[in-house]
Amino acid sequence: MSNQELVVLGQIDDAGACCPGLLTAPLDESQAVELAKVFKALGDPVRLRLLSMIASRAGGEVCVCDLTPAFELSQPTISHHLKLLRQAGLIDCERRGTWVYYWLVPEMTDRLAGILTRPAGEPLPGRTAAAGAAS
Amino acid sequence: MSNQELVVLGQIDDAGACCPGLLTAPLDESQAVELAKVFKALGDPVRLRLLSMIASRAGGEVCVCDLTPAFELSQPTISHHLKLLRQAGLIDCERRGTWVYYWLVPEMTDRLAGILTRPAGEPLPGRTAAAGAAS
DNA sequence: ATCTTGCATCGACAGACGTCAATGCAACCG
DNA sequence: CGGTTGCATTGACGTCTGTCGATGCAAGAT
Repeated sequence: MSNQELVVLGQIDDAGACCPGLLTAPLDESQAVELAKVFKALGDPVRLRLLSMIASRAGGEVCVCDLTPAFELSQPTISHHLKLLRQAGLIDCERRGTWVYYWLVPEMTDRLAGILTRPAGEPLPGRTAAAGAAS
Repeated sequence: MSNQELVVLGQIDDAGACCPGLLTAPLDESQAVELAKVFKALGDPVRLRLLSMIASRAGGEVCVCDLTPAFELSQPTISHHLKLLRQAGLIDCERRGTWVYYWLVPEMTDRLAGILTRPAGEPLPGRTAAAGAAS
């Protein structure tokens, strides 16, 4: 139950400060396809709230039974969203007795943050707002 | 043409190191809805490649006429994806003569990176992989 | 003015997505 | 053993999304 996430963005464990960058070089198609799966998983309000509830939990783990009642959605729907987050590699889970616990996979959010971070010091000459009324 | 992005995540200009965090506190519903719009815009391979082509361009600007031939898609489809990226506040554009130029809005990617970054030093007690086989 | 080029918008359509009720399955309880 | 609880899976349904061809519109060229 814990080891069938998609293999996304290369192996998760191959670095920490790496990553093509998205903002520094044109993504090739296969990279874009893999990255899009993760961002798509984040592209739903329910999944974002689930992720933030899991990630911000003191102790690092949340039981599904604590997540479901926080939404006005059916239990299968919550289960479905959790599955998508897990397939994206953003969370993982484990059954303990009657209950199933979910936790964040911080390597994945770290990687996303890195991908969205432009190299410090780079001028990035494009107007940073305030321009645009030049015509 | 340059000022109709969605107002997302509060105003773009209200800080830089701020942001609720997503990983530190449970997102409320309205925050989640707004954030999801941006991640949804990133949840497509074509849009990711467009964004990276725009962001990594020396000079900071790209003409649509340079973007369209890079894909095996019709011109209206590329135009549609650019519109979604713009509505998400990730890029902006301006017409100059015959051509339309797009550029990155770095404030938005910065903000996303911040939202996905967990506060340094936080233990984040959840297993960071390597656990999970404890049962 | 007319033609041509660059890009956006429109209308249509197949496939993907979010949701639910029903069902299945695993684990504890009696 | 049968009953109950917690969660996942299935199948169905309406909506949203990605794509296209056709069309519209703005701006330069002739």
